[in-house]
Amino acid sequence: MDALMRNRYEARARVIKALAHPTRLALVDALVRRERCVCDLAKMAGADMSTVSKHLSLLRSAGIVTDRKRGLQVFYQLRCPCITNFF
Amino acid sequence: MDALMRNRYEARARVIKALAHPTRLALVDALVRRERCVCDLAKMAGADMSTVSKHLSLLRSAGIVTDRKRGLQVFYQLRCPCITNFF
DNA sequence: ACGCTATTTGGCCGATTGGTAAAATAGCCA
DNA sequence: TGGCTATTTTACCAATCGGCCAAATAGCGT
Repeated sequence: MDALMRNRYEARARVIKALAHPTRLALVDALVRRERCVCDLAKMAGADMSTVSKHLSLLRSAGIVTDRKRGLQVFYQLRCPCITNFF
Repeated sequence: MDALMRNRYEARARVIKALAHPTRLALVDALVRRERCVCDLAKMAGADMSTVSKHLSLLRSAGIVTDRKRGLQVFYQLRCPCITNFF
């Protein structure tokens, strides 16, 4: 396995790893139809808001979601809804 | 999110997590065409055989590969080659 | 039995992860 | 400005992960 292939596998693994958590899968599912704010997602996932916030920023740094602030709230959105074809 | 959904997300996450490593992605790729023994996979992946063996047993317990012993060697095989549609 | 090869297992260790609580940050409104 | 809400960040901790080495296990041939 050469360096090029290793880089490709590492890049893929980064994205897959970002999805490899039940809460994050639930978040992605919740975002399929429309964008949602953190506090709604936290209620939906039944988890602490700071925990959900961390999961979301992890999904963002993996390029899976984007966020946009409106007033007090931050809305997250799937960058590419085709992510669901993944399953 | 009810208990049923949580179980579904956890089950999915277990499989995804098993794939969330560059070496394991390389192993799955190497198994697409045909079964291979551990020592070939180790050479191919450029990793220690004991490390590769652990990765393979992790893939096995996630239900992604099966193994069958023939003589001194253990051959691993994709349980469902459709796993590649995943990417 | 012995020696050799292939594989798995166990121990160790440094790095990462996931969760919680508290503090910090930011925006709105009075 | 101060108070309230939404969100992120920080610190801390327990648990898991990944890699390496050595030891254990298993099968084959002599």
